[in-house]
Amino acid sequence: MELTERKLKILQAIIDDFVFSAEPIGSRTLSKKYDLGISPATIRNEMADLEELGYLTHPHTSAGRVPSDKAYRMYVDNMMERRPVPEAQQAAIRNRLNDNIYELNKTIERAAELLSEITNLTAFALTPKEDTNRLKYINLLPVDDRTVVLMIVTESGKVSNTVLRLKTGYDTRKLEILSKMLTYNYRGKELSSILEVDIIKSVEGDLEAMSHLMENIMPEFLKTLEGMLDTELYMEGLTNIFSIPEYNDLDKAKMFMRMLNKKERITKVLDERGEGILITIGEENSDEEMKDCSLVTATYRINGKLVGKLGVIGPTRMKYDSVTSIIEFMSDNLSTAFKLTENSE
Amino acid sequence: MELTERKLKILQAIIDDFVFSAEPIGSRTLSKKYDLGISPATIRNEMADLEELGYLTHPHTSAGRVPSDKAYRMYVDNMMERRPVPEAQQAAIRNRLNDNIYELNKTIERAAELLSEITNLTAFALTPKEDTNRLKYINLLPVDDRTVVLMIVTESGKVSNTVLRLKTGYDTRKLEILSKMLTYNYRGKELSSILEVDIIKSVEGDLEAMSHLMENIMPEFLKTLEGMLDTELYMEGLTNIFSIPEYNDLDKAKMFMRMLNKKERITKVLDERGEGILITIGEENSDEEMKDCSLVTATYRINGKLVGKLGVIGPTRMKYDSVTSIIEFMSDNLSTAFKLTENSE
DNA sequence: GATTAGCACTCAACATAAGAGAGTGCTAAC
DNA sequence: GTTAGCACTCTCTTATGTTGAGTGCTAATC
Repeated sequence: MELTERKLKILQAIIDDFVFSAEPIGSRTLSKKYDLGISPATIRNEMADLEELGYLTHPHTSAGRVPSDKAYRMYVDNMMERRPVPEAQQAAIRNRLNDNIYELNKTIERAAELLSEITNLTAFALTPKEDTNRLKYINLLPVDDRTVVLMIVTESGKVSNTVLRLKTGYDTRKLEILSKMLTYNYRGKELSSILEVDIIKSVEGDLEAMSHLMENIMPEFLKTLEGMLDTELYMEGLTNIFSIPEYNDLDKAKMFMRMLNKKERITKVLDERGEGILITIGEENSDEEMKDCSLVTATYRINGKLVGKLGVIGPTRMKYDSVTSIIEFMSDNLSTAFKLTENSE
Repeated sequence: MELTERKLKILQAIIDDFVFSAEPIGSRTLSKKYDLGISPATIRNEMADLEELGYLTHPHTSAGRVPSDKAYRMYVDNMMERRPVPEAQQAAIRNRLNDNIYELNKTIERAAELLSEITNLTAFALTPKEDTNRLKYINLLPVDDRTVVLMIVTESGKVSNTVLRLKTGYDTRKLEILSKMLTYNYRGKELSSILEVDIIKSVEGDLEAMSHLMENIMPEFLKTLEGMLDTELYMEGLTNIFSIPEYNDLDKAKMFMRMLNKKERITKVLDERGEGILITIGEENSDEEMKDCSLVTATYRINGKLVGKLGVIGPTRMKYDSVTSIIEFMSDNLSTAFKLTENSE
């Protein structure tokens, strides 16, 4: 059986209607609401065909039709028109996003917040992996006689600091030298490579003279580095699901919440996704618990290199067109904003 | 009418039963389950009295009795026995809490997490207000020709850093001098006092020589300081409410979630609470939306001075005895842990 | 005089039945 | 190929018992 022009038109009408109303739609209502130029009976026949082709399903015998995952896929691939983000909205987004671009994580968090507000879905943002990021700078700063702050700066501008409490007192002069030596040794090295044991060993040899201080500091230094490799997941708009009819059922809402609460899992799922705009619909999701959700994600870059993720999760019935456009717009915006931060203009 | 020994015994039984089962309890069931030595009819009479006194309510004519807020208050004040936290649990808490005490915020977040796990309620922790905290240290560190990191350290050991992007290039030497001058000017001053305009003006005069760099840095410096004054609210165990019968109703669950999502409001409520263990039950809460919840909070101290909050929120029907003990134990633990961090031992 | 048995009454919760409404699939006519 | 007509299906709503746990009152009992 073939997917005729007319079938497509009907399918589109059904998707449009269902995305709006969340109610199964029947032939009679469809013919009344949409000017298709054919009678309900004909629509019924076409609908039966569409169902046979896998584009529609039937909640029960005497209910209207509902688009299947396959229908949404078809819609997203062939029928959907990218609708440009309205000027006013663009301006609003730019405003709130580019406020204080220097605090990377805050900006990314803000992006998730904004995205959830606009789409009324649950939004998330993942900070980039920093494995290939190179170390620029290590600084040990005295606070008091037993406390120092360890500060690490990467080439991409990420800063991390930890307060260290030493077992014994220290000499400020030695601390300064140690900072310089560490910097000298590690500058330009990728964070992940520093964590490999052999490199550390080799450096420890060089620094033997200060072994006492080293002993105190080295473990924390490595811990901090490891911490810098971790990505951060920001999730916003969790309560939005309460205004989505799909989750009017307490049990479903529960499941959804619980699923989203497993942060490591979500992080993994997002992390494994490819670059660019990506839409996975219902059953297409590899994660079992997401099989009745859709995921729309995009990637943004920092200084054209490190890749973070931005996206929404919601019911398969979502406004793919506008959601996609907004996510695309926002991720592009992030990428350019973060480019300016790093490169001189 | 007087609150006789026997009435108290009945009230206690009702509270015990209701806290456990969440179901209204009738005279017959009560006499069967608890060995009170009197017949259902007598219990009925006593219950009627207790209701008249305001300790019990009636969901509807033919239902059992339910303790009122007043009953819980009576229970908490006069009937409840503090039950010590089990040894094993104490050890577990200490273990997880004292892991890496130097990252203050992480530790506090961990406390909230732990508390929600143990109580199966929604837990939160508020970091202390830093107004009276004194500045110790300001450092401007070069990153590249247009980027510097501004780092501020307080006497309590709080560190904050911001990446600044300057409009023009700078001289490393000048940056160093500026750091020293800023530190010299502000060391020992309370953060909040620095934000008062006159002080700033006076310093700006002194530093005129470096006005160019100042112009670039001063606004960000103040912003960062302001950021340091903000308290952070950690909330954990939101999904726990799904296993509480009170929130089996979707609408109620919604309301609760939405209420908890207003972070500024919660922060304000917590902030206004006094020191020590504090229990507010239902109607006792000043916040309109919390009038069918109970709040149990405690305060912890950092270096014996700054005060943060730790607590849970849940239905008025909660295990006040064990919840209170755990919160008390944890806040004490935090206070001593944070004392060791700051003072040399 | 306090306690208890007995009894009529109440009300939520559950089950059952009936009817409406929106839908389908099939057949036969256009 | 398209459509009208019709029997059928299934959810949803509303009405109507029925049950059971509970109450409050009264009168008998300890």
